[in-house]
Amino acid sequence: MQGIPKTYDQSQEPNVYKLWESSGYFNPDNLTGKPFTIMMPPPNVTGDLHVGHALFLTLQDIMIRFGRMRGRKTLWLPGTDHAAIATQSKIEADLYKQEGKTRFNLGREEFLKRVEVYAQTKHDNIVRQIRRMGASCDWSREAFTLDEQRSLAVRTAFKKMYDAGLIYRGKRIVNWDSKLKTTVSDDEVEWKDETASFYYLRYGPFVIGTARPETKFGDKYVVMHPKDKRYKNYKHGQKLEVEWINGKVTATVIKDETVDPEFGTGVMTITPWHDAADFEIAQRHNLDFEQIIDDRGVLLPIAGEFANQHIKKARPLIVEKLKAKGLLEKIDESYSHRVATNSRGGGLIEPQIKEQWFVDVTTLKEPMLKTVKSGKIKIIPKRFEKIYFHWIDNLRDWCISRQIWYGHQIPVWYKDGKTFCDTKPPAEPGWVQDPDTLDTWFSSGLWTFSTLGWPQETTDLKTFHPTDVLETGYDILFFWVARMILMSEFLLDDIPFRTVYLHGLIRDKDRQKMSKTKGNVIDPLGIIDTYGTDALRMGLIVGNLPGNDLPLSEDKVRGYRNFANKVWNAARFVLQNIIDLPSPSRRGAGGEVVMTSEDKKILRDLDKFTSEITKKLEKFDFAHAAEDLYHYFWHTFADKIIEESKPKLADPKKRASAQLMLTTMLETQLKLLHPFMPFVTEAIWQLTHKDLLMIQSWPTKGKRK
RNA sequence: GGACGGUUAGCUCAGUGGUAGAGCACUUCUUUGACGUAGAAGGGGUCGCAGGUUCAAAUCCUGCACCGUCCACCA
Repeated sequence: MQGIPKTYDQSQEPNVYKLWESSGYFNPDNLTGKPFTIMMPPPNVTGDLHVGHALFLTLQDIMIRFGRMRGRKTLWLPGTDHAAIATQSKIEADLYKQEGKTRFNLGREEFLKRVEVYAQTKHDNIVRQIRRMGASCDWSREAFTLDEQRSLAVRTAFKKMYDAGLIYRGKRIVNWDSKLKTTVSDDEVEWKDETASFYYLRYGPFVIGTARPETKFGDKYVVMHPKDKRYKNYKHGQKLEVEWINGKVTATVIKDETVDPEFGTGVMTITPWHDAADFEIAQRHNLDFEQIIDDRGVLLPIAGEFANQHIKKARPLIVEKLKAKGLLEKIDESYSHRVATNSRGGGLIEPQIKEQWFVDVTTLKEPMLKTVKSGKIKIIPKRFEKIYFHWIDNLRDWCISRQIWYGHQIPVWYKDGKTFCDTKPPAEPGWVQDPDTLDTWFSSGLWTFSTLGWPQETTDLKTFHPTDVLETGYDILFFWVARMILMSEFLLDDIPFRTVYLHGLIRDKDRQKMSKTKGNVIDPLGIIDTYGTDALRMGLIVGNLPGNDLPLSEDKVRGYRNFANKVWNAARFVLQNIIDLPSPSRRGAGGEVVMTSEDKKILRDLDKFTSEITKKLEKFDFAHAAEDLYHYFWHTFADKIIEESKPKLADPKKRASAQLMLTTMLETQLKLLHPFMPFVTEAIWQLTHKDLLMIQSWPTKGKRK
């Protein structure tokens, strides 16, 4: 015992992890009991792990280790996400920066090779980092959203939805990223505030306002509210000759209730091809659609002398011409509005009318609502349920086709105007597969069951689905959680999980949101090297309530490094002082330890404390459980109970009782602390035990061993 | 324009009706046989503002302010 170092050495953590992993107990096949399952949110293979990942790994590992110790057949299935658009945009950016090339210069095959090399490198690093966090997940079942098994699941899901009429191809207005040259879904659009110039233009007898004069070439409808008295003399359908940018056009008056009479002059012209709201007005009144800007942001022949110019360059010239023609009434320089951008590392969104694949969500809304409203799925914290309902109310058909190359290619083939959808290509020659790929969230939506071997009816699927807990950030409630519910309800007619635990975002010290694309991520591995994994885990858990953001401070982590050392030294004290206590098997037959009433009371309090911790863990209240454990160990056990045990140990009449009390206190607390601080607790346990703390039974009242 | 969250000690946050709490930071002391990554003691808050309910409000109600987030077809 003299050999135990005075300071806890966290550099032994990787060895402890090897011990766990080689034991086989990460794999539920080696466990018994009622299944308990969590699917790990697969990190994107776009970068390294950041502290947000460290947080979810910690939270899920706490639940998993707690479950395992309580005798559950525990499965935590790890994996990674190909993150189609995020990964592709990263590679494209690198390619352009390093070689001045675009993906089109390389070609589809060569480009994909590069992406795969990159993804593999990142994957290997991520997996190493997940291990370093102490995650007790089953590596034998690891999955990737783009591997063979998951690809089959994706094609199968697509076909089933296609056959059910839930997936259709339609020509509609979509969000076009003219930089990445692909569509993105409504949810991926990020609106950014911007101050711009707002132009008031003369349009015949009217004055219309626009922030985008370069889209106005084809405007031949002038729209106003039917009840606007200022324009009561103009009739719906009435035609007027007006002088416009490139000469005379015939304008048609349209009365539509969506026009806000309070805004500007109460009159507007519309550009149905490049504006979602205008598109709807045009649809309602059966108007013409004309494309003005191409996929690259270049003006088409309709722009006359401005054709073939990029909109950025053309705008000032167009304004100049309008001014020269006397059509420019005035300019409001401080007009604030929002511009749409692609949140996944792309560029400005330019609405376009395009033929794309969509998921018809109208019939799927009902089950999505019902599962949560009925309480079959519980969201923690509860306030997010309302946000979820509101999102579903506003949900429109989900555009799932992307014009990028990295991802699941759409399982549809064309030939002579015929369409064929299946999980395999048609046997006869001559069919050409749709070149588009699927939204990455389409494959993520299948995650709870694609990971278990679906569409095959595997034992794993029967055993572990629906999963118990889905733990993730509130920022992907819509992207991911909602889509999983949608997919699982339709394809399996079952919920994907019972409880959704939403954690907040870890922010940097300036409270800035960390994100993969912003590049302000903090490397948790650096923190681990200095303070140890247990310290980081505690720093991320204490004070972290579901749904609330948490700024990360190094001071806090340092405090828990000190706590790990405190645990180590308290253990050292106990172990050094119980050497002459007979082991449980050799007690009895005259060797029974008679507990003093004082020590009995301490153990009764321990029982009470244990059940409080258990209750908090059952309620997903990890922050308070961790805080309580910290206080109890340090300020009750170390400061008081250990100090008061010193004279008892010196008293031959009380010594054995104190020894038994101390070792019981220590072992129970090691078990309670283990889900939170697995490394230091296991390292201490290993000093005197041949088996693993990881699979000890969770302490319960009266069954203390 | 809607909705939600926050506003408590220098900092980060707990605390949902009954004499203000924790961690870190700060002050003083302890030269140490478990640990100085420690121990003991201590200072520090009119709990955003204004009303109201109550014997009693940080805690419930109303309004306001500021910060933050989400949603929404203001051309």
